[in-house]
Amino acid sequence: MSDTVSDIIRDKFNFLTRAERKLANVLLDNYPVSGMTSITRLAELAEVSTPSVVRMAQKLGFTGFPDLQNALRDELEATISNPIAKHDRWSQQAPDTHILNRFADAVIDNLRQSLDQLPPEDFDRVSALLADRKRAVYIVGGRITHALADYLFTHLQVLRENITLLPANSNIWPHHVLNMKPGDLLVIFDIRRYERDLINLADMVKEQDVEIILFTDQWGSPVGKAASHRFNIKIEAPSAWDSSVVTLFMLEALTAAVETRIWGVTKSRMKQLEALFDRKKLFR
Amino acid sequence: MSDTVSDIIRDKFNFLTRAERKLANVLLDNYPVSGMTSITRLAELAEVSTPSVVRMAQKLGFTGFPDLQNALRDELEATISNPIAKHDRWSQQAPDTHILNRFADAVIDNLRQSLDQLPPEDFDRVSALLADRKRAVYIVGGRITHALADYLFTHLQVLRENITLLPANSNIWPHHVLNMKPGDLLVIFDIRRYERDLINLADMVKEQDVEIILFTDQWGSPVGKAASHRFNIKIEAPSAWDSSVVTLFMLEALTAAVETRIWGVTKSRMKQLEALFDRKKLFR
DNA sequence: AGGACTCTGAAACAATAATTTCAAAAATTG
DNA sequence: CAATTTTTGAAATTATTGTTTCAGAGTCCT
Repeated sequence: MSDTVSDIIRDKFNFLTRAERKLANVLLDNYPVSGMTSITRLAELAEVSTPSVVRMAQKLGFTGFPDLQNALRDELEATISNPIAKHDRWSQQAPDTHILNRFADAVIDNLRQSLDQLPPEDFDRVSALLADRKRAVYIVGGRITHALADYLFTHLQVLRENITLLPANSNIWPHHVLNMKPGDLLVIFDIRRYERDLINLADMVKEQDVEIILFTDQWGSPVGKAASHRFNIKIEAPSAWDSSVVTLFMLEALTAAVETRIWGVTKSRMKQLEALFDRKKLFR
Repeated sequence: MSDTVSDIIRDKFNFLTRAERKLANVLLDNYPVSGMTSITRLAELAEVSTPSVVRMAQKLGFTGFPDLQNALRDELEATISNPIAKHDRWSQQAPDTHILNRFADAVIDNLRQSLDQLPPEDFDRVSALLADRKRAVYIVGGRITHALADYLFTHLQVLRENITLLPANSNIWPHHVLNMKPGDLLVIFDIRRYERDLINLADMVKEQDVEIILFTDQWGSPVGKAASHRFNIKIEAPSAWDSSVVTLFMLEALTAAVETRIWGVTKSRMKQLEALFDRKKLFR
């Protein structure tokens, strides 16, 4: 028998144009109810014109919009009359024992618990510190978390000046410590299999009145003693490794918070950056 | 909110006329989908005239048939919609307008939609490819996604041999391309502000029969044309940047899947790695 | 940078849906 | 059983939806 409308959309998604993709997203978003309005309202919802809706319907193999809508209604009828609770699964096509669904469950649980444990004032205080442009910011990660440090660095660097990513090789760290001034910030990532080098570094900079912001797991790295701000993140996953998803979530949320605090600066920096990229393009 | 349409109908059933009762029965029969057609077809279905439908809608307290139909659609939406999407607050202590809660909503929505669009067979096929130790794996990212590439590299490298992370500098890429054999895998990260270098690279390796696995956003990088496997990930966030959280989720889930496929190999590699770390400790 | 191509939405048009009118059919009543 | 009231649907009318056309915007390619 034939595919569902959502199957068809996904199938042909890559052949759809920009306006059609907007539409596809709206249709799939609250599927299939979002397709049950008039063509006019659907077009408005997707911010495209009604002709685009018609064209898309035809591209998907229907004679017109009403035809597509009928197909949706028929599917809906079949779904509704079938009492299986489809929505307790993340990926509806996969069994709930599939790794995708198990992982999603774990991550959501991690997120919920991590947020529950985090007083928003702490979060706000850290975002305020990072937004204070008088303080230089240093970032350092461990073996696994280095990628996270890198990610934070790349983003903060656009937001404001004076951001430094310490290299993976701990031999060079003292050179950077030399530069740090009182009031500067050191963001440390240290997640289980805590690394001795990081503790040494933390102790060292603490003596220079550098404030430490620590990202660690629910058990807490020993660096915590030296840190003035700490994010304890739940990192459990159905895998031999820990999950960094929630940590990344925190980094992005933090970046967004800093961004709104110093939007004026950030905006002009982003513009400059765009200009520089454009010039680089011209060179080749 | 007040009563549902079906409540109202049952309430007033005794005051309905003969034609109206026919209608009521049709509406309640396949509730609420049967009410989602045009007034004409509904009238035909109930074997009454269209004016009867209008009169009934007004008798039930609606301004007309479209008004009733909207009410039905709203109910349907509330029933169908995913309970997880309705999570009111993530961080209980913060107001739901706090960036943490807004970000959490966005990320969950991204996750749900990305999973919805991903056929699990595709996922399984990719994990099987990555678990095939005869194939060398190359990984490359762009400006922002480099950290993700790095993260995947760090993890895969423990799982199996023959993993290479291409450097950020695209000048050196040809040297690596030289090494690639037919059947090898190239994992490409390319998220909006698609990078021309990556397209060139993709075209180049495609000619050598290297299979490309692409991680991109919901709009789809132009690399997609050359890719044999593609993950379209929704990346919207309440920020000037896109969110990489769901992409990282996919990487971790994929890593976990590969890990279970070749657990024998991975286990012994992890043991060896532990031993090496221990010896390194002894050196200092 | 310019030409060929594709994509898009405003506007005109066609089709259909929804409402109103009204006369006839059914039900109710004395 | 006729007079009255209520209910009903055919037909006319109005409102809205859905489709087509077409010119200009945008993109791609050399």
